[in-house]
Amino acid sequence: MQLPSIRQLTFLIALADKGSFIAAADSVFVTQPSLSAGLKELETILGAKLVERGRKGVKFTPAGKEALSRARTIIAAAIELKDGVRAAAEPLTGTFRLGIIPTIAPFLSPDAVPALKKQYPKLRLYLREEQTARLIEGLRDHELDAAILALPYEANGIETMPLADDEFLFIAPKNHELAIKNPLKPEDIDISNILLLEDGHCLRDHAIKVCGASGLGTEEVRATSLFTLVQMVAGGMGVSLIPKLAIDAGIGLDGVSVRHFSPPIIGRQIGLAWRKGSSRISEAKTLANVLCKQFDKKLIE
Amino acid sequence: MQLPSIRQLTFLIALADKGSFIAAADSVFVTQPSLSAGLKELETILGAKLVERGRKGVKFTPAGKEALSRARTIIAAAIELKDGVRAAAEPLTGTFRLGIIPTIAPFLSPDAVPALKKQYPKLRLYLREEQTARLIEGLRDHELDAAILALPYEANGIETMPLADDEFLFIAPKNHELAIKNPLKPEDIDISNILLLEDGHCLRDHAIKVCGASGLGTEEVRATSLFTLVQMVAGGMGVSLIPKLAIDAGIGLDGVSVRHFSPPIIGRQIGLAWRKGSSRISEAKTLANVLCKQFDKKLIE
DNA sequence: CATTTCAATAGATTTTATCTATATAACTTA
DNA sequence: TAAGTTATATAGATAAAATCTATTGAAATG
Repeated sequence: MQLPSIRQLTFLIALADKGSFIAAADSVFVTQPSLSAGLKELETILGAKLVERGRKGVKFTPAGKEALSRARTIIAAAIELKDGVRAAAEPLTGTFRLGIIPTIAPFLSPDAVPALKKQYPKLRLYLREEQTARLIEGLRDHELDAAILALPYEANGIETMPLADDEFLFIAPKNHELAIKNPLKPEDIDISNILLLEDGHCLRDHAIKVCGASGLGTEEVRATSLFTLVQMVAGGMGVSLIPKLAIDAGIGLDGVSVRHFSPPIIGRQIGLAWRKGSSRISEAKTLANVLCKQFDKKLIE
Repeated sequence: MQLPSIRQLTFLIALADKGSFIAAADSVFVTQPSLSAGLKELETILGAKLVERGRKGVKFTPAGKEALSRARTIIAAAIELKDGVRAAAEPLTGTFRLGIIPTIAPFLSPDAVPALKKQYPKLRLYLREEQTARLIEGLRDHELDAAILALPYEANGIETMPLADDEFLFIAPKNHELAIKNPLKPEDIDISNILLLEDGHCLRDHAIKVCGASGLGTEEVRATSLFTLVQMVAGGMGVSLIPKLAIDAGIGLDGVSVRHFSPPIIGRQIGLAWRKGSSRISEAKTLANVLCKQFDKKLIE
């Protein structure tokens, strides 16, 4: 069976993007008759008229729109194939762009990045610290090769795998009543007294979920990072949750009491995310393995 | 940027499938030197060695495996493009293969098929009545273009959309104690007395879920269809659930009492499923719309 | 109604793909 | 170990295709 060629599909896409044969021909560096012939051939192969050649721009038929949409995914796949082969041929060389959420990045990178550099000397690791939504955007726009964030995260075209579990601990000002209560349950926390990160941090959402979703309307102060959050707690402004990862990484805990909650353990799952079909999936997973060990060093003391 | 050609990718796939240059060349109807040259060109374009030419068969490098896997999806997509264009050019002509689960098929087809035939005279609708698992297989193997089944159904590479809701009604022998109880709740049903379809029917699983999952070990009799199920109930062997769809379609109800459960309404959602990337998605959705109206005629009396 | 604009066509030319024939390399076997 | 066998690579010729230039045709514009 005669299949359309990659070249013909690029012609079709160029035509759709430019709106005219001449402009499209220019954009793919051929003459107009070449492009005309290529598209005619494509229509013959597919057995259907794809574009109506009107005087004011071309108009795609339903068949043409169908072909166009599928052509775009095929061309994208062909590009990914090429990139994927390069990545498979010499894995973990060149630039790898990794996004990390702000409640993990400061506590992970100092240890993990040198470890990676050591293991993969040719790797140029570029890190971007942003909130989950931005990271997903970055993956979609091919600006990131992978991202580290909190699971579960469901999104179209994004795939994930778990890396490690991160327990939430309770922090309060020294001498706070809950600093000695036993057993300590998330429900014990006075909701009006809890300090949270500003909007957009997934850790904020986790904390809200853990402490009961409702009735949390009136907080006026929100921290911009876990560092300031701890300082605010130390300053007596309230209590909060903090991931064990941050503590193990040595976040300053002067002036606060830190306590585990009574079982069951509450926490978040840290995971790796990548764009489906990405050319660097296997590299991402290799990196994930190294990072995973890095986590374990911290999380299992 | 120079992309690999469709032809080169078919060469690579043929080589993987046949294991030698000569056999692969045969299978794509070119001579061995042509295939050799094509693959060499592909390796140049991708900038990596894809296969090790050993004496006993060829061996794919990691880069080659990466390329191969992606090449297969690209070729599959190219075929789907071609089919999709044909379908878009003259929708709902030719053969359309639709699978339907057994607890829907008998009650839907008599009305729906003539309606579809009338609306799309050129359509040759081929129907296959099988349980959900088989239908999904059929979709995956390209033996079916779409399927009607009960949602939710999650499966890799399968997409769905809802068509209609189908209420479950209670049936019991005439004069059964539950035939007059008010209000009537699913929990009221004596679990040891309930009749179910044989294994594999999703309706069986739905019924089990509705009446409480546990403690349902000892049923000895299982019906092979809703028709026999009703007859067994009429024969005093027990009680059961039956979808409203079947009743509206005129399943014989002599000798049984039929009752709605007290709110909330329990039931199943009927939906359409298709293979992701299928060339006939839009046709399937068009069909679904017609079928949906067909459902509505029945379900909203 | 001439002019402009854009796509289609014709014919020449270049490039690419494929073929036949042969060389080369790695293993087998006598 | 030398001849035979099998599999891929290479060379050169040939066929097929893609592309180019030049031109035509058709629709819109002033």
